[in-house]
Amino acid sequence: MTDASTILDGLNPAQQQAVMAAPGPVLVLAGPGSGKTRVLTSRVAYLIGVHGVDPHHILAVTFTNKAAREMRDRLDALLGPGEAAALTVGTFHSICARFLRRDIVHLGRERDFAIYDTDDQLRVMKRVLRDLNLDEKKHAPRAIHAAISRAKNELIDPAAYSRHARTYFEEVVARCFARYQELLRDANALDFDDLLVETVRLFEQHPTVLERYQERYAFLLADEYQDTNRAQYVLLKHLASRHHNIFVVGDEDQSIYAFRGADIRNILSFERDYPQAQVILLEQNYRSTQAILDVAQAVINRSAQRRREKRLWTRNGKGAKVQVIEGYDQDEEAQLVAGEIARLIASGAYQPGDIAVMYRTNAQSRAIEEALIARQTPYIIVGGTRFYERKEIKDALAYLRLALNPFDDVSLSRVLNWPPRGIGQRTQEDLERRAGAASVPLYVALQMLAADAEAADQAAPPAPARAEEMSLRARNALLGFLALIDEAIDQRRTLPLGVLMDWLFERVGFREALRREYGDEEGDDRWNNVMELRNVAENYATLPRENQLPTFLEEVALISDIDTLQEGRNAVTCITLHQAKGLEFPVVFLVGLEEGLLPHSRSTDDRDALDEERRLFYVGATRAKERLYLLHAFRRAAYGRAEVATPSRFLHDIPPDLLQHAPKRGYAAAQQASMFTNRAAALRNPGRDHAPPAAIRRSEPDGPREVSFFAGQKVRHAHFGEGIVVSSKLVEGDEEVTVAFVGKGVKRLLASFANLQRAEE
DNA sequence: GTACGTTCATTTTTT
DNA sequence: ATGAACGTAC
Repeated sequence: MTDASTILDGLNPAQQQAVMAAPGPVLVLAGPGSGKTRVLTSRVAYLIGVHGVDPHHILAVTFTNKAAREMRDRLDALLGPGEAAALTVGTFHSICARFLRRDIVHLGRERDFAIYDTDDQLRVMKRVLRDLNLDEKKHAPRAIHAAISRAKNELIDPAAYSRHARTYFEEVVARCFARYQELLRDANALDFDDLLVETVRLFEQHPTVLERYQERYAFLLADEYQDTNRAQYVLLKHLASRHHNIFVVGDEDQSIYAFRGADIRNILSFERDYPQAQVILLEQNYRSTQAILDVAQAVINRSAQRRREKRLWTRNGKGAKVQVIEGYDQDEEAQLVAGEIARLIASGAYQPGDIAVMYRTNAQSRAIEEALIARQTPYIIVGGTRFYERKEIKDALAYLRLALNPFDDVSLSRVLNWPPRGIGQRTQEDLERRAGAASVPLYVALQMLAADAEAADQAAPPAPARAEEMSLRARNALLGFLALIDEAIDQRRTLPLGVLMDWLFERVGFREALRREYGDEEGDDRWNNVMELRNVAENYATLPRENQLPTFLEEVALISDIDTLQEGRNAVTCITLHQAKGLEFPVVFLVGLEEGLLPHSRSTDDRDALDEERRLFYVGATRAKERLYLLHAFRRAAYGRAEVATPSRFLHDIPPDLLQHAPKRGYAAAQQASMFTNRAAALRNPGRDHAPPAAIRRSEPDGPREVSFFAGQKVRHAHFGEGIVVSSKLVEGDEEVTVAFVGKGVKRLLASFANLQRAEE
């Protein structure tokens, strides 16, 4: 038993009140930087250490796996290592996956289900469209899938959806929905949404199972309650309906996941759901300076929706003014960020790890990344192409998934002909047709083929009399693949995970295939990724052998990029606003504050969506502890084309005296560029006073040692006429100059051949 | 059956 | 700008 004072130490009265609240429903409305995560953890520690609750009876839902891990670490510090080991903590999805792995048999399904990620889901969706003879061009798979996902998050099943379908689109979705679920079921797979939906179904159809969970998890806690969707809400409600010991923490102003079904009403109606609920407000902010809070609140206070007003305050003092900086285009914007970062680091006041750059869309990370590379500033990009979405990783996982669940059609068709083994599109379609005709998974179709083949061999003269003839070659290729899968299934039963992987990759010829496909260099890079996956497997070596593979696959499917973000790398963090939730940094740069980007163009004509963009800004701004920079660009490239950008309306919502505007360095370049008719040149030319490309530092043994052309120079070419240098770099002992010619477009030329004349300065 | 080149559409955010 | 989907050539 732990002393209460250790747990309550350093908490303010409101926080203590929350931590010590009597068991029963508790709603903690907590502003950003109010220590809500700390309160949540302390509450768990308090239940265990002071109330003497067995950790085995506590279920804590966090928003990310990373938060779950951090909670565990902090509990170890508060209670002593291992004291809280029996605690259940994780995201909704991972917790549901656990529940289902134990109890999905009650729903008449097999235990070793696959979990389909976005990519897998889309593949199923395309198969659905093919099955239903719908044209992919006319019915965007993504749109239909999004509609299905939305329905699932609201616990609407195909039948109910079909009943309420009104428009043609909804009719189509209804038919796709039904088929989609059929295919998932046949493949013994669940998609992300199913994890929640099926758990709810489990509870609703099997009261005795629900009771068991209610007894087991007598104490419930949930973080980021404002971001729960209908399914998650119902799930918690079921679990809590016996003991009512539910402690939720959230902030309606930080609700930014409506697009995946989060329903702000869940938090607004908590008091109606649990009339005895205690409500605690945490309004003191410990994170940010007043200057930062003022800016954040100025934007959120303009929301169209009515909100429960919180009065955020801080003792942190006024702090530095929030700076607004305009760049000419996204590249200059990025350069200004990188330059300011370099200045902050050089001043000695900050380290790279203290700094974050945040943006609305992942695509924006690229310019930032390039600018940071040019400055040789260490950085990490959170998100983008995730490790587990790389092709070679997904292929490796597909084999492993098949070893556990051969009915997994998505995985099977993924590696059916990878590495190439002579099974082309035609043969694959043939196999799919057979599977479809018998309504069985592809694996079973393969088995049927094998049985046929055996029968045919026994009928002495090999007369291909059957109607469904398939070339012997194709058949043998398919049977070879079947043998491979069956071997894998066999090996899986006896080998520990790591050894299984070694065996599998060897048997498949994984490394050779990668080298053949991508060349030695990239092939080895990709193979190293696979080896990294192999290393991850070591973390599961201590589990009972039969649990290693399923647990590994489950966690790998549900991991998010933020989960692997490690502190201590001391690098600038580049991250989307969504992923930044829950994090904090001394210095934050918010880039792309333009109409169409923040707020995003997809949200500008809907009031609720626009409010959510506001909250997104709010979340981003309140990540900053000491310094906040708001950047926007004069021109922004979208779809390769650049358009003039309007500064975000959010900037206008901030009283001018709260902001400090930096001089507009980009305009000179803009004016210069606008003199030329060639649009591309105008858009890409950052102006002559900028540093030449970094490549100039790279010296080559022969040829020029540095570039002799610079962006912005006027040049003349015998054939193309007048132009403007866009960029120049050294390539293999020569200088490659990119020039935008008036009326002739952008050309890449080698200086040694092109005979470019420098025009008059 | 595969490899390559062309066209085209495409981008919000995530478990 | 990048990638997927299609068509043509081996």
